[in-house]
Amino acid sequence: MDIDRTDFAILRLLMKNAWLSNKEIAAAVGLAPSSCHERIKSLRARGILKSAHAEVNLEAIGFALAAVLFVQLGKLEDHVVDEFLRSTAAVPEVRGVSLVSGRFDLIVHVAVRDMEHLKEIISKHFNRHAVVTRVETSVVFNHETQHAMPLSDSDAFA
Amino acid sequence: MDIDRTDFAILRLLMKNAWLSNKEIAAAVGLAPSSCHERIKSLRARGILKSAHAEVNLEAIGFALAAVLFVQLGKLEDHVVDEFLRSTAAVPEVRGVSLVSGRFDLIVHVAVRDMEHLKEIISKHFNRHAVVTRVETSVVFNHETQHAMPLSDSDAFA
DNA sequence: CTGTCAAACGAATAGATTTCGTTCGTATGA
DNA sequence: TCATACGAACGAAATCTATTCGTTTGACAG
Repeated sequence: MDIDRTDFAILRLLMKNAWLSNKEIAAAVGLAPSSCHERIKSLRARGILKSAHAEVNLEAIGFALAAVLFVQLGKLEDHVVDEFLRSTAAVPEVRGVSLVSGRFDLIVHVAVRDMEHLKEIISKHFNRHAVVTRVETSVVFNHETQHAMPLSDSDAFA
Repeated sequence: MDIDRTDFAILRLLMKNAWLSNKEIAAAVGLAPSSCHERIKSLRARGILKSAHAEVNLEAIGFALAAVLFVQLGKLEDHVVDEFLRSTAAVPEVRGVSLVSGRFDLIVHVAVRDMEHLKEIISKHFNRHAVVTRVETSVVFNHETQHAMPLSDSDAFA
């Protein structure tokens, strides 16, 4: 399950742009298309390269407001917490959920149309569950996701 | 800049799996490949469909620990804050940064190898900048990202 | 030196994308 | 009501790509 610098270069390219053709990737990493294809197949088979997802401009389709919810949960049984986690991740407006240690238990990122919509999500989903003891809400002014490998080029590799 | 239910279906499919072929998408939404191709080109041209990114299993390549940093900033000038934002997003281990209202100013998700690595990131990047007044750290036990449209199927559309 | 193994190569085939001329259906205005 | 204009979908042709597979290369161990 080790990765050499060629694999790494392929992953870096695909994280930046999953719509690159095999031919383009091959040229960029200095391999024949067939060899590059084998590499990518192997990365997928080994579970290193998992999937690809299109990024949609949510603001352009009416989801103009983003928020982060800091949720505290009561000391309930595991399966109750797990169930709430699953149901939270299934809320369409929820973009991501993290179960964390510390002051809060859940960090939830949401995309909504407006304040009214935000209020509705919080009251209908979070404040309605017994497991939730408190929700703090922050408006997101600016968000940036990094679609790159968590290693700089200069870091040694294989 | 409006979206009908066919566009919506295309976006939903591509968010779930950006590696679907045009032919497959066409079949799924009930269009000829050429028509579907026109739709996708239009969505890209209108800025609704932005890009696609491969998802890499970071745990499989040694980044076994995820954390969220809650950062408070001092009341400094805008350009200082902006500069810090940009430099934070450029840290390889940083997966996402949100500038938010409320108790904290920055919510930063990071992927690191281990606790040692986490400590290094915090002390080398965050605690070294004058603009940072405080950092609280939470370990991420579990994270789920939703790669779906923020609307349920039942919601009315065009 | 020699045998083995994994990776890369290149050519051939199968399959997909992309373009374009045409058709269909609808909405608009005479 | 009829004619026209417009946008969307279609189907076929051409181009380009993915994918497979037999062969070659290079590294390493015996």
